[in-house]
Amino acid sequence: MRSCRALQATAVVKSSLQLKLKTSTEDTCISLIKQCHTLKSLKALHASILRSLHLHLHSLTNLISHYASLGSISYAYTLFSHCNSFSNDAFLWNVMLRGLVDNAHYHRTFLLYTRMPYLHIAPDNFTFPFLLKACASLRILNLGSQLHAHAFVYGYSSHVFVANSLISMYAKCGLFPVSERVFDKMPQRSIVSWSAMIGACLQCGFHEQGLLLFTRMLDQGIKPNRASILNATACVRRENAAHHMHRVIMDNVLDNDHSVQNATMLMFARCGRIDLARSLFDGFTYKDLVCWASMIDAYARADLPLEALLLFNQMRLQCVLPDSITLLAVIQACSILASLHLARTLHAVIIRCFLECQLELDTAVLDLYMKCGSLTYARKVFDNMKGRNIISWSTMLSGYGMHGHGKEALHLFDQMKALIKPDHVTFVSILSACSHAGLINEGWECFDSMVRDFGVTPTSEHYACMVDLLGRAGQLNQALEFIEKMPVRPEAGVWGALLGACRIHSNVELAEIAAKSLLNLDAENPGRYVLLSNIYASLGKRREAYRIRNLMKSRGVKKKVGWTSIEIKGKMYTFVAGDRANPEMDLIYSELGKLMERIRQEGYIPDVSFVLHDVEGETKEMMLYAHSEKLAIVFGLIKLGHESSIRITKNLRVCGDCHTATKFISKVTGREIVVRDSQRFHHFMNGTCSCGDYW
DNA sequence: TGTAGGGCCG
Repeated sequence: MRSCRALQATAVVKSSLQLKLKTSTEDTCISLIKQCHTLKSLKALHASILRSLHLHLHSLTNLISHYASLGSISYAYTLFSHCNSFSNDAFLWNVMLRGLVDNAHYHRTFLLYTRMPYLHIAPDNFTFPFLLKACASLRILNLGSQLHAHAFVYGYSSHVFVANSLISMYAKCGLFPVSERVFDKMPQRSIVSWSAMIGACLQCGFHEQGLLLFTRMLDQGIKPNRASILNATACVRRENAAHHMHRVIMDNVLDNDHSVQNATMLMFARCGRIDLARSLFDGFTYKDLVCWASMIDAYARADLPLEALLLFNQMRLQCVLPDSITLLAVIQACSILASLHLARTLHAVIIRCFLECQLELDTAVLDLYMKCGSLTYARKVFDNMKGRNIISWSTMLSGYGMHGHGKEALHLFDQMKALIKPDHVTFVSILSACSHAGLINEGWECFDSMVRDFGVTPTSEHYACMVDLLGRAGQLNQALEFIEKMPVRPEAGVWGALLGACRIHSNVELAEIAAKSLLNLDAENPGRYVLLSNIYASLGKRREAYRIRNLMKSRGVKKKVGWTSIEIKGKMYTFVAGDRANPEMDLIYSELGKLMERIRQEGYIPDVSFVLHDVEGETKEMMLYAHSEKLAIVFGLIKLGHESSIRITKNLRVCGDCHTATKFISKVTGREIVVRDSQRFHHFMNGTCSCGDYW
């Protein structure tokens, strides 16, 4: 209840306001409107204004604008409806259009615009930017082009405000060349034009071009503003460029700006300098939610889930409440760890929060459960979702695919097709589901139906899935022929699929053909070198294997450190090869030795070709035994009850020898062992794996 | 009355 003193204070304010308004000019009235930071205070002022003086149109327009900016679009619209007949000035309409756009009422924005000609109100250079922004938000290219034509008819298409908005609109709708053309033809450019064009490069993935444009802008003596710096910073992908950009930011004294600080931090993280990102983060005197969320997300993207979760806890300890976007980053981190316990806790937090972006969160949680190995929970989330978009359907499909449940994926795909038109991602999901489950004919049928039934043109990624499918069937030459006949240029994934097939079928000739393209197209990817070198090694071509390892070294490509994690009673344990960090390591190694002996008796033969180090046979075997996968499995066997299945997660593709050994372990221990690797899930049971030895 | 920091699927 409000106290008596508070009521008195409000009365004093009100009476002074009345006095001010009585003697006020329109300018002071507008300035008073601008001082209102809450809807309540604005309404109070509005009431006072109504009592005190006749409102001029200019003040009214400001009032409408302010109501809209405080989120009260209904108040704004009511006011607008009462006064739009007094004037045929576009100003009032522009303000209302802006209010609608800013509050995401895009369709109402277009409706309002269509009423303008009937009232003989001509749009002006301010009208089009708002409408184009609405088109950009909805990605409606047709409408955007129509508005472009309208702007041309009214003589505003080259106006700097309008052209700037056209650049952004076309880029958001994916038509980069048109953005470029608008920019090139502008008779005059402002800093906003440059910023919008750099933003367009960013939007369409032309990062280098965006940076070149930024440099060109600086060379022309144009002082960068905040937006151009933000866009250019987001274009940076290399460490050198990052340091250079950091200097530009400091030279322009923008390093105290929150958005710029945040963008700088993300830039270093993207360039592989998560350490620099963290030290910037630690140095920020004020950390807002965006800043916390960005750093958490950066850790997750850098494959450092524990750091991400630790930071999330610190954030909560400082009483910063997470929003949906922060939680999405935390979900990503959790899905790397594949901790089902953590997933359930996080899910509970999300359910309690009643956050925005429910659809996105539900989809992320669904993805999380499936990556934690629980298709059951994932399906439950999917079934309980209030609405489903194409992403949620595709996620569920890929979930079935990852677990090798091809038939279920196809069944779901049938249901989906009746409700929603599949897109290119859906087809990647369903094709890879067919491939993972070995459903060759069904895969071909899906591939054929893409263009025929849905008008989706296959991209290189779809061809990669088909190469994988052919490879699984052992049709390697057909796969090569298929690649050669592709109407689009085969990207790394296509050759990668062929190389993977060559590993399974020990075909060194085709492997070399695949590798030739691959080591150029995907030269930065350590996995490609490792795979080729392993193929050579498995065929006894040690010299060739070393050559590839050396090539990798000379190109400065670093092999990713492999780790395997296992969750025991809600706690995550992570192992790396030859690990000695766990305090129970002596026990683990002794149990490992016994287990290896048991499976050898069952017929397991260590495949030492996976060890390249120049060491003697017995030591080699020891090195194989100490692989992180095996250490984690043994730890699970020691710690978990006899009934429970062993679930482990490897950050890279599972090693061939470990795959064989795990089959034997599942046989001798009678345990179900579930391995999640970077590609898919392997369910081991009674000596066989759900992947059918193809991955 | 124009641009603008973090986010779901393969």
